[in-house]
Amino acid sequence: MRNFYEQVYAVVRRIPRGKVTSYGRIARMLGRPRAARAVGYAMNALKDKDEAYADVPWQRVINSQGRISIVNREYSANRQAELLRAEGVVVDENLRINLDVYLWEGLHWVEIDDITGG
DNA sequence: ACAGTGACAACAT
DNA sequence: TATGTTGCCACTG
Repeated sequence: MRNFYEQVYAVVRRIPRGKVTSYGRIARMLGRPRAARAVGYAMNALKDKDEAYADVPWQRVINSQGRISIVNREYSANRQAELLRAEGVVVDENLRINLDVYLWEGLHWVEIDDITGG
């Protein structure tokens, strides 16, 4: 459903500054454990959105291995690394992030229900 | 309706 | 570790 993107954005907006999560974890939070690729696609679609989506902290979404996925795009991997460092996240020269330190715990079911509509 | 497209993830080398 | 393969799914034209 088209609404899936909106649900993804709602979750991403809840990721606190200085924390990160993965595409797959967001998919699981929304009850679609195998929709990780679609989450990545939703992030990519942000570049075509208006200023109403400027508050979505896309830089806080990385892959399950704790690495920045994007390369050579409008929202470049380097820009993602800079934004994360600006909020205190240590990103090494290989674009790796220590999930033991920076992984976001995620939302509780009540908050998920609020996003998915019940 | 349908095939193509990824900012994924799990698993196998 | 680092690649390569395979399964996935929402969205698009």
